[in-house]
Amino acid sequence: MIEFKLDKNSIRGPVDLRLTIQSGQTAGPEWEYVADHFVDSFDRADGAIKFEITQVGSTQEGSLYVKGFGESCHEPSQEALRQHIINVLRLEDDLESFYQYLQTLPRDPTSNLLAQIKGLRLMRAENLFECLICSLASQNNSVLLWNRSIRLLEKFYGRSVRFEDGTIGRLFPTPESLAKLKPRELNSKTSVGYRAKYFIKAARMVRNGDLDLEHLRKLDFQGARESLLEVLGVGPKVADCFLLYGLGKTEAAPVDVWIDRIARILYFKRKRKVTRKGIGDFLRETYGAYAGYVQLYLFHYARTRRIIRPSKRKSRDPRVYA
DNA sequence: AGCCAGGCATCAG
DNA sequence: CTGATGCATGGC
Repeated sequence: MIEFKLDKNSIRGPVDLRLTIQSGQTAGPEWEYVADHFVDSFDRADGAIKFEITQVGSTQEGSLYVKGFGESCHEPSQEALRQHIINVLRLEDDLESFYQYLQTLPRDPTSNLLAQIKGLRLMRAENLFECLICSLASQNNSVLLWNRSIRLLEKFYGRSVRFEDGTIGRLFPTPESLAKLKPRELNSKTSVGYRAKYFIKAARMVRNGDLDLEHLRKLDFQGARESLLEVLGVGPKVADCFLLYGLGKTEAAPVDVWIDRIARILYFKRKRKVTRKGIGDFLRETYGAYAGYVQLYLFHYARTRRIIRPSKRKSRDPRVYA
């Protein structure tokens, strides 16, 4: 077992670990919360690592306390774990300059609302295949349900790992292991519904080399996006999720039902002739490399407000109850 | 009971 | 090109 602390020297700006982990980002499933800390694990060429992470201190002056456990009785590399945490929580993103940027916007309807949310950070996947599957799983689904499905996916098809502390964990399945499945059995285990065939097809493309996720890093935003849109089940929103949470392209702004609703209210008041594509383009053109952060903050803002609720409701038959 | 969820493929016009 | 519809599942 190893332990260390990440302090001001490695965290640029505020951090709210709980807010970040529980914000429903599709980089991966939500980290498990046990006792007073979050738990996650990841795989490496030299073995899997499990870590427990706790926030110490306030959002403004927070640091992160980390414990790491290697596979069986091997101690993990502290440097590898440190880099993993910095990478997935994007601790090098300077959030203060994001908040300052918001204040410089001339009469932007969102800047004051969003700057009140502190310490919420974008996350970034290290396992691109996992991020793609999670993004596919999230479409027309709730955060609760797609997270549950991904945990079941790990339980039935992921490699089982025994860690130093004696606990057993499950890693995210490989493309090979999902490529073998048939939609029926995958759905019977994980309740992913009609998305089962999307998972399997994507897994086969990755296994066969028809879809090289690492290669997409080398392409520009539009190039990578166009390649992604050729995958069955990947539309504009799923592609943008992968570009943002997988490839870390922060100009991506996935437009889901929440962003659609909140953007109509805040930016396009009374203009009914706005499409989701229009909203995504607007966010990217307006906020540039900050579009991803604005989107994440808008998503959180909309979701945590009872006032922001579905507007278009199918008309129901009037009914008389005896 | 029905609407909804970090949408998309498909098809009609 | 735009708009409508079916889709699996389960929470609320």
